[in-house]
Amino acid sequence: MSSDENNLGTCPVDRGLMRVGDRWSMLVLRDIERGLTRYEQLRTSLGIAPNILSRRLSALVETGLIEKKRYSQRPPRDEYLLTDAGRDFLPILMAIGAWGRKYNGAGTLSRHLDAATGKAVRPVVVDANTGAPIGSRPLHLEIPG
Amino acid sequence: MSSDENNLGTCPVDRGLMRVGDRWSMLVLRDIERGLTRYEQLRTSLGIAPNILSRRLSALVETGLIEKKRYSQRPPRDEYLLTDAGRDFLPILMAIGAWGRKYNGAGTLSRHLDAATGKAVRPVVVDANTGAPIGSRPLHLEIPG
DNA sequence: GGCAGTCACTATCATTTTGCAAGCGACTCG
DNA sequence: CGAGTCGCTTGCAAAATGATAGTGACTGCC
Repeated sequence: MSSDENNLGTCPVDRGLMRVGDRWSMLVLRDIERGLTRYEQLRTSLGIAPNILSRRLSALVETGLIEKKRYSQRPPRDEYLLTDAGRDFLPILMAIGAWGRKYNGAGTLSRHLDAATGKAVRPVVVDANTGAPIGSRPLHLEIPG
Repeated sequence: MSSDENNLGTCPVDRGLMRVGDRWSMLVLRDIERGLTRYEQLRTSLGIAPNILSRRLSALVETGLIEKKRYSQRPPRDEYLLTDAGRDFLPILMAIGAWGRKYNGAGTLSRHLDAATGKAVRPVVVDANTGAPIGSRPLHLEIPG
């Protein structure tokens, strides 16, 4: 693990990846956002083994990205919903999607359209201070002493 | 795997994660951006086992995110540099970092400062069309038929 | 020239994680 | 009652990961 108390422990990227740093977790979040909130829906959509899905879901619940909510008593049925933390992660998935489209996007892919304008969303990471895309201005890394 | 020919194959997120969908790959990219471009630097910084690092590096080279470049003949020394694809992924790491800081950011963490203004960068994912943060406007998912 | 030391790995093996397949309990519907 | 669905769990095989040791190419220093 890199979660020692060295300089890596001070890296926010590391902190983020501690909670969602695997493929399945991210794909689960993506699918929940799509409206696939139930176990069986997720399993068939992802093509994931049931034990793995169970484990991922409990891990995501435990780390507070999703929550399990009973929406029917009889029959007992639960659905998995995004928490604030989970919802906040979605833009990152969009950014990953934009990157995947650019560099691994052969064929037709699904995309998000702005509901108002109907235009395809083009996710870009910018600095909220300047509005400039990350990478367009020189940065400096500050490491706490 | 979820890379079947169903609707998931059309998902750009999936496409992106196929190439960098694991913790170590992302941390390697982060470290290379920090200037840790040599094998030994990466190994000690990450605290990763050498065989694992080798495999990750070759995988990243193979998928075109980094390239191995000889910078000294005698002694023979290589460094790993980001390709365009790799550099394009960095903003996503910044966004993950911002998320990690927000939801798992106890203690003091490293951060990026804008070299010109000196202010801490605040990465946000926006729609390049509208400039609005993703999540602030209703979207609609379009899946190719 | 010989020897310690660094760098960039590879090889071997234990441990952990992932994945497949089968099964199970609760319930509904006919 | 019997078949079917949903949401899992259990067992076991396969694959990935990780710890440790070792190796080859070279440098730099007596």
